[in-house]
Amino acid sequence: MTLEREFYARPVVEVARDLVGCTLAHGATAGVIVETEAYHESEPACHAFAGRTPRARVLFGPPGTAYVYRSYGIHALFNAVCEPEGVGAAVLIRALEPIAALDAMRERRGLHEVDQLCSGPGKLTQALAIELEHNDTDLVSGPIRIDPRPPGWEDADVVAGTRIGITKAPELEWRFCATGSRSVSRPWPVALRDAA
DNA sequence: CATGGGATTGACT
DNA sequence: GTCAATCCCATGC
Repeated sequence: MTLEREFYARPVVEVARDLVGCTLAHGATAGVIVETEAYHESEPACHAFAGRTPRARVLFGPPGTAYVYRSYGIHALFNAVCEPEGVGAAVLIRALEPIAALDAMRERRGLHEVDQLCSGPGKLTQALAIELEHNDTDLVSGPIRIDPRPPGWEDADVVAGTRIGITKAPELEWRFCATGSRSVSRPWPVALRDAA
């Protein structure tokens, strides 16, 4: 049932859009992916832009691998490596809608409100206990798993917008969100605000 | 080896 | 709206 390696070995922008509505799970905790962003070696916001540095090495490896790095010295951010091996690219998972083991998420986050458990890239790694040690683990056979859209999410609509929190290449519309989800991190894309 | 910045979050004015 | 926390790593000397 888990997504296979071929799913990730495609253009990273396509994978980012297709991952919305799929589920991300680690241990007992799981959620539906409602927000993603694509990063590719050809544009300067991507860590692979500088080439095969020690940090970016994983991005050039086999598709379907986890890339986890520390942001602002505090948060672990989770990505899925994409494109064929040799091309540096990954999809950042920015938000989930929690569906399993919510009490474990609440304990790790120190919060009760469901909409705040995984509504940001640093929040969801804390809620799912994803840390730097999971960098370079396999998404096809490893501890972190991504599965296809579950019942009720087959027809979810996806809207595109510009990426968040970056200073380079801010004009690319490589951010994808599920319409109608309350777990998307702010600010919402223009298309989502109009729909609401 | 020293330095500077960042794909964020939470607390505060 | 502003701002600090905190650490890995890319870069430059």
